[in-house]
Parts: sequence; structure tokens; C-alpha cells
Amino acid sequence: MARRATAQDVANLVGVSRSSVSLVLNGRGEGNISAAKQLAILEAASQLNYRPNTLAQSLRSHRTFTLGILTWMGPSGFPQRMLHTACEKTTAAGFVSIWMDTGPAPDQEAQAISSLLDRQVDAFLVVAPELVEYDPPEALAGTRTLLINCRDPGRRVTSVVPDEFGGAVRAAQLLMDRGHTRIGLLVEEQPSALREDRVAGVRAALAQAGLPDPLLVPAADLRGGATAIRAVLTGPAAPTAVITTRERLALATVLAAAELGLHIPEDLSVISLEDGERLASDLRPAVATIERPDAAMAEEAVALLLQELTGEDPDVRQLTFVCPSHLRGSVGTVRRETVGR
Amino acid sequence: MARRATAQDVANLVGVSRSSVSLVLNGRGEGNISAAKQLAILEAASQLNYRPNTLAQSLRSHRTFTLGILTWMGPSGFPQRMLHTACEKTTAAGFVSIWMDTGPAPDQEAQAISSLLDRQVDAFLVVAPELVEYDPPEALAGTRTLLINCRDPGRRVTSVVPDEFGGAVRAAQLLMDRGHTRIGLLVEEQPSALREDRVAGVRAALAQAGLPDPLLVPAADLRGGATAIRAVLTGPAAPTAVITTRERLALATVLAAAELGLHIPEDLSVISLEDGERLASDLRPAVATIERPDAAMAEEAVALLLQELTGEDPDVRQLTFVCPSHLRGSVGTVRRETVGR
DNA sequence: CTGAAAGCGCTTACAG
DNA sequence: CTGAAAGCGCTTACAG
Repeated sequence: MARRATAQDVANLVGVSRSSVSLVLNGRGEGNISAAKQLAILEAASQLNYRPNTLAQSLRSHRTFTLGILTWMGPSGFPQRMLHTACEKTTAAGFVSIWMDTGPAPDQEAQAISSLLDRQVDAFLVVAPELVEYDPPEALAGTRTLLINCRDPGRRVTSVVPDEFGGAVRAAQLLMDRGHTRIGLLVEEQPSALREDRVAGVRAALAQAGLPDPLLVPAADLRGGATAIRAVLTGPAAPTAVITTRERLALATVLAAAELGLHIPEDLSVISLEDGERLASDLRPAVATIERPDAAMAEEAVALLLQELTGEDPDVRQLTFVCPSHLRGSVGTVRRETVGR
Repeated sequence: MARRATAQDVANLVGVSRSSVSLVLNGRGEGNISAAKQLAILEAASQLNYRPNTLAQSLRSHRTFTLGILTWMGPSGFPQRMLHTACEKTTAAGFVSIWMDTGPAPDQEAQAISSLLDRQVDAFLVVAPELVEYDPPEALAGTRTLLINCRDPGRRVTSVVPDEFGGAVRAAQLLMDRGHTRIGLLVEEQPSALREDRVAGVRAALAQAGLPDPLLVPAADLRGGATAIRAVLTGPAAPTAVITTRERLALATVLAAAELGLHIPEDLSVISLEDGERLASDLRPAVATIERPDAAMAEEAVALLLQELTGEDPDVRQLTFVCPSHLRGSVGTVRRETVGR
């Protein structure tokens, strides 16, 4: 490829100084440069296919229009939809996003932050694959930072999080509204703050209705889930509805039901508190889910960050998003005779 | 945050010139700077927490140690594992990766390339979520570029691709080795070069064995797949084995079998040509898969790219990776009496 | 062995 | 309205 044209090249072609080129191309020509010269400069620039070297611009102006995105792989991969939306929105605002996989190790994260800081990023966006507490490392202290799907226990950094607790409450409500009182809760074995949030939500909803705690069924994976839930469904006082904290556990429930000859939703209702894989909604009958509003969260987070970057302090410390419920064919009303027993 | 220290600050603290600082920190001190001063400089640098501004370094040296990664969302999201490995390997080599979602629109891609070029990236890595033909846009012509999971029909750009055709052949082989002759092929409705590759592979394997073409069953999604495959399994001359081009279609097959009371693998064998979701292997029985070697491809691609960047021309135009097969419980031997009929 | 100077490609006051 | 100059933070020949 031929050498990229510089502002000097454009200036030479027109017969003006670099300064004039810079002013015109940055929209500050009016009142400074004559209309004729402005036109000539614009024309020369496009003729030479001139594009400013952002390295030089940034070095001079101390603004890189670059955002550092820190993320890592969760049990079901990267937070794709959040990243997708975040990148889309930052790009639309003229920013470029440098995305780094910080991995699980803190020193790897420190290195990533260092490297991004060396590149003079304007701000950081931390995107967690699953809701966690995130203590921002000291290295981030001097740079604007916003958290998505994780919250700072110290509340120093603005964060945008889903109301997983509320989502769990709503799921339980949906079932209780339809007469369910014996509810199983199929959860992953791996403990986490997110799991506790969800379990607490279901528990709180049941308690408020005067119902006993849900039957907690832990399982390691899809296979383990099917085995565990089958045992419960064939046992005494089997639940009439199952809430799962994972989409794959919802699938496990559907598979177990099929094996047992149970029909959904006539014999068993199912709701998944997770919908990232868009798997539950694809089953037959489609399984009801609580949605984590990835796109909305990412969009709002980027808007907030851009606002902060332009100097305004939105004075928001934590923004919580509702997790909407999607009622589907997997939820039915408890049959009278079952309720009676 | 306090202002970042510059090389000048370090020089002042020690009492030497900027040049000396630069030389020492770039490992070119030996023979140029006295041992005592080298030590003093190193010490001062670490004391001031000095880190060079890469913007300035790059502007001067015409090297940014930055790679532009172009990718987009496929039917099952971003190519996570390839991105993960690619980023890991480039980071280990001291590069930073700027990842951009180019979306489906060519003008969005052009804009992304432009923006990365403005930032003087050293090279591009194009990572496709699914194997496709990729015609590199003109804008990439001047910059080193490497394709992962896509190939340049014009063969001008080096590419690393999986042998999807071979994987399909191997899947069919696995079944034929166990006596299967009536094989169903459950495919997504959406046509693509990848789908053709896979269908062609199965077809070729059967043809070579003197068997007729597989029974092609198209389906839109998981639900449609279950319906379609159930119709086939209850029809005349039902297949004894099903190969699916998608993991979710494998799940559809498992669900359909369960509903029909068919046992896997006794009554029906299943293989998935896709394994990105790690879903098939989680089912019971675990479904055999053909693996796309994401990590290996990304690793090799990065190695090739770095090699090219250091000036060596590896003179490789297209590197094809074998898609290994994973035999699992879903594949069984055809029962004698079935074969006989 | 060491420092002063030039220059990477820009922007931004500052004179005229 | 316009250009010459300084400077962003580095590296790299080049004199001494």
C-alpha cells in the first residue's frame, strides 16, 4: 500500500499550512479560514484519501476515544449480547473498544489494565458474564470505570445490574398465581452470590405467601439435573412445578419429565431463571423464562459512561434493571384434585 | 490520579538525558550506558512507576503492537473459543487486540477497518463464527491479514480452516462401520456453504461404500427438528442412525426419540457435526460429535501471523485442520434383525 | 560512554 | 483570515 497521506501532504497540495488543514478538518474552519480555501482543503483531503493518524491526534489532545472493555469467560462463555450492544453503542459514538479477556487470575487482569492504560484508554467498561461482586482493582482508580452485571461492594464505581432477586420472586409468583404450592428449585451445585440471590428470591416469595421453603435440588450438570429431578418427581409429595436457575437444568427437567411420561404443563410446570442460550424458549412446549436484559443494560451503561466522559456527573451509583418474565407453554394451572391432596 | 511519569521525569531524577532512559528501558543500554547509570535509571523508573506512553512510542516507531480482530455474530453467537485463544496468544506475544464486531453489513465492516487502520494496527485477524468464503475487502490489501474459519476464494490471504467435509465423512464412516446403512441427515433450513460441505461429506462417504444418498431432513429450529425427525422415524424405512449438522438438532433427535419410546443407541444412533455449545456431550447418553478444533486453529493462526509480522513469509496459503471425532454412547451397532430386513 | 537534536503526525495558542 | 512555532512523549541516528 502507498504511504498514507498526512496533513502536510494535503497542505502542500492546496498550498496552505498544516494548521489550516487541521482546523478545517476538525470543523473549526468557519471564521478562521476563507470559504474557498476550506473547500479546496476538503477536496484535497478526499482526493488524497487523507485520514488523520489517531496516534498523533491522541498524543497531542490527550484523548484517545478508546474504551477498554474487561471481560472474562463464565460457565456459558463470554457475555456476548452485552459485548455486542456495548460495542455497537460505543462505535456509534465514535469510540473504539479494546476488548480484553482478563481471565480468572487477578494478575492477568492487572496486566490487561496496565496494557490498556499504556494505550491511554479514556475509560473502562467491566462486563461480567454473570452477576458478581466486583472489587475494582486499585489500578482502575484514576480512570473512569463503569461496571455491567457486577457491582462494587464499596459503591465507589457506578454499576448497572439486573435484579436477579426480583426475577426469582416473579417466577415464584407466576407459579403461585396458578395454584402451585409445592415448588422444586433445581440449582447448580457451584455456589455463587448469583445462586444465593435467586434462591433467596424464590424463598422470599413463598414465605410471603405463607408457603414453606422450596425443595432445593442441587445438580452438577444437565445429566445430573435429569437424574436429580427424576428422583424428586417420583418421590413423595412431588412438586407440581420446578424453577431452575440454569437453562440447561430446565432442559434436564423437560428430559426427565419425558422419560417419566409426565406432560408439561399438565403434570408439571417449568420456569428457567436464565435465558442466555435461548434454549428454553426453543423447547416444546416452550419453557417460560426470566430474562436478563443484556441489551438494555449495556445500552444504558454506555450512555452513562459517555455522559461521565463529557464531564457531567450523573451521580448514579447503581442502576438496577428489572428482569422481565416470559410466560410460555410450560406453565400451567394446578389441577384441582392435585391441590386437594 | 497523579500525572503519569514520563521518560523526562526519570531522566531528571537520575540526572541523565531522555535518550539514555530510552536506551536502557529498551534493552539497548549494554555497550552504550555505564552499568552504574543503567541501574540508577532502572531504579528511578520503577520508583516513579514509569511506563512508556505507547502512543508516543508507536508514533515514532511505526509499530503499534496492536492487532485488529474482525468478527461477527453467527447463528450461535460470536466465535468465543477462537477469540479467547487468539487473544490469549497475542497477549502472550506482547500484542493488544482490538476486537470489533463488524456486523453483517459490508459498510459497517468497512468502517471498522477504517477505524482500525487510523489506529495503525499492525495486522488484521478475521475470525468467522462459521466456515464461509470471505472475500477480503480492498481496504485490507495493504495490511497483513489472516483468516480464521473462513477462506479467501482468491487465495491471496492466508487462512486457517477446519476440514468440515472430512469431519462429515468421518461421522458417516463411524456409523457405517457399525452396520448402519439407512442414515438420516438432519440439517438446518438456512442454506450455506458450510451446510453444503457437510452434506457433501456424508454423501461422499455413503457413495464410496456403495450406499444410496442419505435421507435429507431440513428443519428450521429445535422444535421443527423434533417434529421433522419424528415423522421420519415413524415412517417407512426409518433410518437407524441420524447425523445432524447442528447441536440443537441433535437435541431435537434425542427428544423425538424419547417421545417415541426409542432408545439410544439400541434403536437409534446419533452424531452431531457441531459441538460448539458443548450440549450434545452433556446429554444422556452423551451424543457423539465431530469437533471443530477452535483452539488449535486460533493458536496456529496467531503463530503464523506473528511469523509473518517478523518478516518471514511462511508461504502458507491455506492451512486445513482435521475435525476430530468423539465417539460417545449415542452410537451403537445395528441389530442383526434390523439389518436383515 | 553520553547528550543534544531531529522527527513521528498531529493540535493549539499566538503573532501578524 | 493565515502561517510559524511550540509541544504531546517517545526513539534514533549523530556528534562529541
